[in-house]
Amino acid sequence: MLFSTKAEYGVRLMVELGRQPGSQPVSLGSVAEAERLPLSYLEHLVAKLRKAGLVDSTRGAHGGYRLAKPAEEITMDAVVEALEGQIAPMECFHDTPEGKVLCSHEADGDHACSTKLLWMRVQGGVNKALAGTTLAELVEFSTESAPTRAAAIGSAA
Amino acid sequence: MLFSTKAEYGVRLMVELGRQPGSQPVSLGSVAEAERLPLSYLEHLVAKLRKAGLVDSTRGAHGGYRLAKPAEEITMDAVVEALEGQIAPMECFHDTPEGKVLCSHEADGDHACSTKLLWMRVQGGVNKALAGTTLAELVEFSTESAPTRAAAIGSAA
DNA sequence: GCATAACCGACCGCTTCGGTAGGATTTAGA
DNA sequence: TCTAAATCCTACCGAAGCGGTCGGTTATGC
Repeated sequence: MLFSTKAEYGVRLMVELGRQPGSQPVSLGSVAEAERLPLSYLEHLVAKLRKAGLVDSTRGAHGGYRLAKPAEEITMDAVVEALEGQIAPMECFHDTPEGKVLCSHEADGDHACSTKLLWMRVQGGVNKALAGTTLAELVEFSTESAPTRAAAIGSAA
Repeated sequence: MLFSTKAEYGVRLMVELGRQPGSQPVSLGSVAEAERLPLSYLEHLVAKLRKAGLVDSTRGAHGGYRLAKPAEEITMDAVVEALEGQIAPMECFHDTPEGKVLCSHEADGDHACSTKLLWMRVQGGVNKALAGTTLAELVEFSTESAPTRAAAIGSAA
């Protein structure tokens, strides 16, 4: 599997928050019940989302979580990266702060890294899919009717 | 990381085989030495490639491995899948023999799976990158000069 | 028959995954 | 002011996979 259930659960959590109409916070317990996921495990995941600035929290009674930004402005690359850590196809890949991509094999060798072309393409494909999908799309997708749903899938592939 | 070093090592092994000019087999030991990878670990990986029909082996002295098909006909989706197992973004995804994609959450729920749209797009992106890259491209890429290399990366993203 | 090399299966230390447990802290409302 | 509700935090646990090693068996060329 490319991603673990951390991404799955976390995205479902975000969608659930995105479904709420008002701006009043929704408790993690109700999210856990709605999605039938273990509450104590969700606590770990939502902590990562909060540290990444994707959700806001209010403590105490009647507290809970809400989206830190409108759903249209939240893209899935930020969500998945917050949950799974840096997304790279291979361990030798790491982004520099300037947005470049480095392959650690290239430093110590004279000839080119034979796999770099492949992993660059994979990373490009994944990035395009994640960055091109907003939370608002998923919220809408999960509530609309089945026939219209089929058409949506290809639109950012 | 999306993939483990099994894919990395396995692809390097395939590239190394693709580099050989003639059709005489090359021993795993020489591949291990050239790529500086542990021989006994490579044995496990090449076994998967052999079972997938990607390489042929000849036993005994002066034996070794060679590509089962010309490098132009070997695409990376087959190689990576042989090494890593079925490639799906999430555990609830599994391909049917007919080529369809199933999400196991859809069977037991009335409303749609809120993450399916996202994972479909991711899988599409990864598949396109893997299936659109041939072993021959990687062999060529790893031997050609640095300036021409930069242009190649985007061509199948 | 000997060196070479593919084959095979068991094992091992380590990390991550998915999840649980127990408590500390904050806050709204009675 | 007390209490219930909720976030927050740390530690722990079994299972599985990863990366790798080892010892042995089989097949083959010289």
